[in-house]
Order: sequence, then structure tokens, then C-alpha cells
Amino acid sequence: MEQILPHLDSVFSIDCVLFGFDGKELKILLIERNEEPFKDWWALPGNIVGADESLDQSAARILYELTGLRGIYMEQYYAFGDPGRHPQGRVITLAYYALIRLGGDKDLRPVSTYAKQANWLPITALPKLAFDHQKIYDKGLEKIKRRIKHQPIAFELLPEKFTLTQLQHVYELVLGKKLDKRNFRKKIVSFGVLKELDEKQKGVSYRAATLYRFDKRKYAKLFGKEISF
Amino acid sequence: MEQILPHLDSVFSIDCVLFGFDGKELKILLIERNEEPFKDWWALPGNIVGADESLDQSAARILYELTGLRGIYMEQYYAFGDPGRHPQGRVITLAYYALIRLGGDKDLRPVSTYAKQANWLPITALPKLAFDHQKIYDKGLEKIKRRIKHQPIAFELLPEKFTLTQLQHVYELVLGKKLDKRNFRKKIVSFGVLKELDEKQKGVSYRAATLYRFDKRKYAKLFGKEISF
DNA sequence: ATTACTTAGTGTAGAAAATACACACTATAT
DNA sequence: ATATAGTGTGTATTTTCTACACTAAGTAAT
Repeated sequence: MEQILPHLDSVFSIDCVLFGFDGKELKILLIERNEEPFKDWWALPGNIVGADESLDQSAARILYELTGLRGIYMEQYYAFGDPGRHPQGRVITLAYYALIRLGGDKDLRPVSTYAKQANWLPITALPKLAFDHQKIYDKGLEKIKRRIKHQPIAFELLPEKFTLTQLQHVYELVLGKKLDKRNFRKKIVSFGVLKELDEKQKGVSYRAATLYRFDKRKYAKLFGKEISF
Repeated sequence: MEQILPHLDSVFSIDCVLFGFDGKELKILLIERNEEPFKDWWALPGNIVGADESLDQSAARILYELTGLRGIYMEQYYAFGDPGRHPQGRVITLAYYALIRLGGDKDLRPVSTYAKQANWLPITALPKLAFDHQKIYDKGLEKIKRRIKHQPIAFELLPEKFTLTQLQHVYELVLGKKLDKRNFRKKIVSFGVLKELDEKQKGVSYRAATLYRFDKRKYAKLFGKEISF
């Protein structure tokens, strides 16, 4: 990230696109910067990679410091390093995306000094972003669009128990298009990686839907065979 | 890459997996190191990113210095940065792959000081590699396996004019499996991105095959629609 | 000129997967 | 009891995938 600039020839940072799903919308976590450059702009959270951290560890730390969450699914996806991308010097940054289920509970633990605030904002109405962060975000969204077609990452955005309608909703939001309910169910069930539970949805004022769980064991057995949406 | 280690906290380099196809085999370009660490080992070509270079430029420069070639298709695919990956300090490296048609002509222009020699070696018989370069290579191969199914990258390994059999051969080598001739032709032609030429193969001692060319225009029109193998 | 050799080039039938499409059921709230 | 809102299901059609074998064309040797 961008807040500290020691006097080195180049700085290596990590920026994260944290995708969150609250049951309704797809959101990302942005911070409002409290320092120059781009003071008062919204930016992706990020930081400099520590001397003894692996890249994945560094990404996990950034996420933890911001949200208090651990064990979240994260994946690096692209390095951005144009000489002009940071006004104060050479900063090469590696982008990660993360997929997070936004529960009602504690999702944000307040935040380091270079940010005024951090906020989950719906991807349908993002503000202008600092640096080249729009580009980084765009590429991140593109990446998960691709990946959700072949890897079981949609479950990372959902609670452990979920309904098929919720799952379909995640696919529709990420892919940005409507899907046919019957065909979706046929297909997703045919992969054989869902376990149907004996439990039903609660607290809804209409017919309660059956709950499912993603079955990691079954998925592990399939490996080699690719899911395809 | 690994040869120069100025006294910085961390060094940022680029390593390249240069895939070449000579009409028969798939090969990669390796250099034999002339310096510690890993003196006398084979390694992927790489170098430190220059202060005013973009990442893509840096990768292109590494390739040019080694082969004299420009305008080659290259793509970054993963960053490797474990704290222990380089015995002499923190080196974060960004991996690129390149796809090169190996003509009879000048493919190698001799080579910087930290290498004894550079050589195209068939991927079916690679030596032990320095650093974590085996891991970098493995991930690179995996990447092009995936990408060749969805993007028209096979043509980068072939001369401008090629036969369908040659094209199939490239797919088979990259994917590591045999394909059915008739089904392959049906499918690849159905994408509509090949232009059949009025020309035939020359210098073969059997029936000459029709030559084709990849039609970038037609491909550009298709965009959005994905090729799928 | 004939023959042997090597690769080019082609079609179809059956199986599997993708798509398009509409209504009855069930739980809750009033 | 009735209104409401989302759940859950089947089929026919089209498209794509797969498996499979022979003839045509050119070259080289005799």
C-alpha cells in the first residue's frame, strides 16, 4: 500500500479487493485516506510487505487488521507496477482478492491511522478511487467472474448453511446476469458437492427453503474434474 | 532474478518461462548459472526490474537480451515471495511466460555474464532447477494449459502460416494428451478465427497440407464470446 | 509408368449436455 | 379463510460432444 514511503529505490506492497456478500448485495471494503497523496479519497486497503512475511501472510494480515477476521479465502491475482502509478515514487503492488460472508456480527474492527474510516460499499455504486485502484478493482472482479465458473468459491461468500436460492443469487451478482432457476439447481446439484441438510431456513415469512452445505470431502474427490458453469 | 543483490531490504525481480516450439517439441529456455548461489545449476532467465521500466517492459527486456527477439507474446502469471526462497536475502519475483516460435534462424544471441550458456531444453527432460524455479515452471505450464483452452495463444507458438495438423500438435503438447483429428478440426474451424489460404505446405515428401492463418480481425469481433476447448 | 508410402482430409450416428419454459405447493401474516 | 411470497419440480428441443475408418493426394523409389 501507499502510506509509508521509506527511502528505497522501490517499494513492494499488497492491495486487497475484499468482496463481501451480506445476503443482498456484493460489496467491497474501501478506506477513506487520511494522508497525502490522495487524502480524502477512497482506496483499496493495502500495506507494505513485511520483511519476514510471505505474500499470502501479508495479505492475511492486512485483512485481519481491518476486519479482525482470519482464515478467509484470499488469492493473489495480478501485479501492478507502472513507474507512474504512485506519485511519490516507485511502488509495485500485488493485488489479492478475498471473499467474505458479511454476517450481522462484528465485521469491522477500527482501523489504522492513515484511514479516516473503512466502509463496505456496494459495487454498483463505487466512488472514484485513488491511484490506479479502479484498474485493480476491475481486474479483480474479472478474475472472480472467471473463477466462479470453475472453482467452488461462491461458498466463501455464504454462511455455512445456505439455500439454493442464496447460492444462485451469489452467482447472479458475480456474473452480472440472471440465471434460470431450474437449470441452475439441476446443474449445481449434479456436481455432487452439496450436502442437503435436514434443516430448513428460519425466520422467513413464507415457505422455508431447505438448507445445504458445501461438502469439501466430496469436492476433494472430484479433483482433476473441473466444475464448469 | 538472482544475480545482483544490492543492499536493500527487498529486491523485486522478474523470472521468465520462455516456451518455444520448434515444430516437434515444446521447450523452455534455461540458463546455466555462472555465479553463486546455485553456481552451475540451471535456472529460469530473470532480472531485477529497472527503476523506470514497467513490469511488462522489464519482462520484454529480459527476453530481448537473451534471444534478440521483440514483440513476443508475454504474460505475467504469479508472484513468488516466500521469505526463504533466496538464500541471500528477500527477493520477490514476478513470473512471466512467453510463447515463441522457434524458427531455424537466429534464436539465441549470447548472453549476460552471470550465465555460462543458455539452452532450449525439452520440457519432457528438464534438469533440476535453482531456487524455487521448478515451482515457478510448474505453475507456468499449468497456466498455459488453462489459457490455451480459452484464448488463442496456440498461434503464438506457430509460424504465421501453419497447417491444422501442426496446430493440433501444439494443443496436444501443451495439454499433454492426444486429440481426435476430426473433432479437433471441426471445432477449431467452427470458431471462425482461421483463414484458409490458397497455399500449400512445401518441402514435404507426401501430400502437402493446406495452410491457414490466424485471423485477428475475426477474433476481435468475437470478443465477449469465449473459445472453449 | 507403376507401385509403395505417408499424411491430408472428410461424415455420421449416438450420447450427453444445455436451454427454454409454467405451475402447484407451503409457510406465514392478517 | 385468504392473500402473499418464495420454494420446488419435469420435459421436450436444440446443441454440443464423442467415437470411429476410409479414400485422396502427393512424393519417392523402382
